[in-house]
Amino acid sequence: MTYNYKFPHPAVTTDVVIFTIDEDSLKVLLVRRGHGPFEDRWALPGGFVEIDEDLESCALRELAEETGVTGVFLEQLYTFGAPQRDPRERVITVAYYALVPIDRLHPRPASDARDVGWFCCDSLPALAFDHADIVRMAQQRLCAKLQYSTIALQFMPGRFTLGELQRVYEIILGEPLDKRNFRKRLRAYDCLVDTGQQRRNGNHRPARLYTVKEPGAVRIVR
Amino acid sequence: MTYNYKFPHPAVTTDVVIFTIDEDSLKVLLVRRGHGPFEDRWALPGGFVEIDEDLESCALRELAEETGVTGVFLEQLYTFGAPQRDPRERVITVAYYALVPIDRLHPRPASDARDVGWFCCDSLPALAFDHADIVRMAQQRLCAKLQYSTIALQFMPGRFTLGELQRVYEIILGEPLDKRNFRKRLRAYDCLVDTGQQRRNGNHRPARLYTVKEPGAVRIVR
DNA sequence: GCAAAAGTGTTCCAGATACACCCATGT
DNA sequence: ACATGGGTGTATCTGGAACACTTTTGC
Repeated sequence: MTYNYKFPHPAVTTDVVIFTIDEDSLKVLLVRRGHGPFEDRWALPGGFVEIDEDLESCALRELAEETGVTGVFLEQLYTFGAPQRDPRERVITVAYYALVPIDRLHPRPASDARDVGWFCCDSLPALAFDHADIVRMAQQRLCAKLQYSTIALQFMPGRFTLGELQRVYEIILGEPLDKRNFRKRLRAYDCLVDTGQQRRNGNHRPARLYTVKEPGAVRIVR
Repeated sequence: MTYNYKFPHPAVTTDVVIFTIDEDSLKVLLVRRGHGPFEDRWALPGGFVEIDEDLESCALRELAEETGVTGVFLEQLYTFGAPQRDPRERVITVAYYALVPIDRLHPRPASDARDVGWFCCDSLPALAFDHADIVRMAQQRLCAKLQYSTIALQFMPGRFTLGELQRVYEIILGEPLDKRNFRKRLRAYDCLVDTGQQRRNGNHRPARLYTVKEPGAVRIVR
């Protein structure tokens, strides 16, 4: 069975840059290619868009397949379509990026038989296709959005301390922030709720635990 | 002759939202569909991506075909791929938007036999497919970029007055701006050159003529 | 001389930055 | 008692917003 067209059609895929914060680093999920071009190279999770499938649904499917998570932040990044980016046939990829909360990344990557792993953004292995470009653009976008939106909250677990949140900002921006200014700014955003609970976590004063007021929402600020 | 694939492939097009400023309005170029679905409806210029053609090249080709202009600002906007957006077959469109300088829009639209026209963004006719969504997003993007980049200069002819430039900002933003603050802001951007020339244009003092320092460049500011 | 757009600076306010000390806990 | 991160407020700076009058021209 084949599908026939009067004019040549490109293949269309979605690839997803799945970010999380782990071990004090911004990491992306990569899968090792088991065959085809770039065999054994690391690549972004992705796959062909089904003929009746929405682009975002396709990206969500990739995300769920690789991480098991649903309901997380996912946004279209850019469409990459250089004619020779895939040596087999013309493949246009609609790239997305997703943010997986710190406490929701455990299940899959290890359990799966395939070679899957989280890599620090600043020390990636050689990637297949133009995936290095895609990751670079996604990281730029994330960095930019951090400055004028509440996107960073998408990384946070159910309850967290302000210190932890500040660390997330610092990891993504790659520079230290002033504690008092940081807290003042987040107070102004009015996006957190003090749970009243505390967490004792070492040889020091316990920290207040906060939750996100509207967990799904990414608000534009500034 | 047909092209055969083991799996169904979507068709891929680019559509271009071509903006210009004319008659004190922000306008977009539309073409009337001569056949197929949405016959006689107005639609964005666009067409299928050739199998060896870069996405941006395809958009540039559409742009040149409809307006005759080359070398103008063109940027990818978003990719629209809802499964039923085209009733014939699955069509994914990579939307671009382009900015055509005021003094370069004359040649084609009238000379062409086809039904082509410039329409005010705020009084568009019913559009084919999901093109109304595309135009809306393009207009939002333009409006946003106006605030933090020098994108507006892409609309300007070779030489222009600060009053004319301010009008462009006001038309796109849909609100009046303060003259002194506007000039101070542009001075700070340091993107204009005073030609030393003037233009007499009515019963009032002549205006200085400026040119853009780096005509191709769109700088991020603020 | 009058209408019409060009041109020009200062004051004020808000939001961002810089900065240092005490607090609660575990060892 | 000391080491560790948690928690708090003020002074300053900077960029944006508000605002009015003089200039040059054509009629």
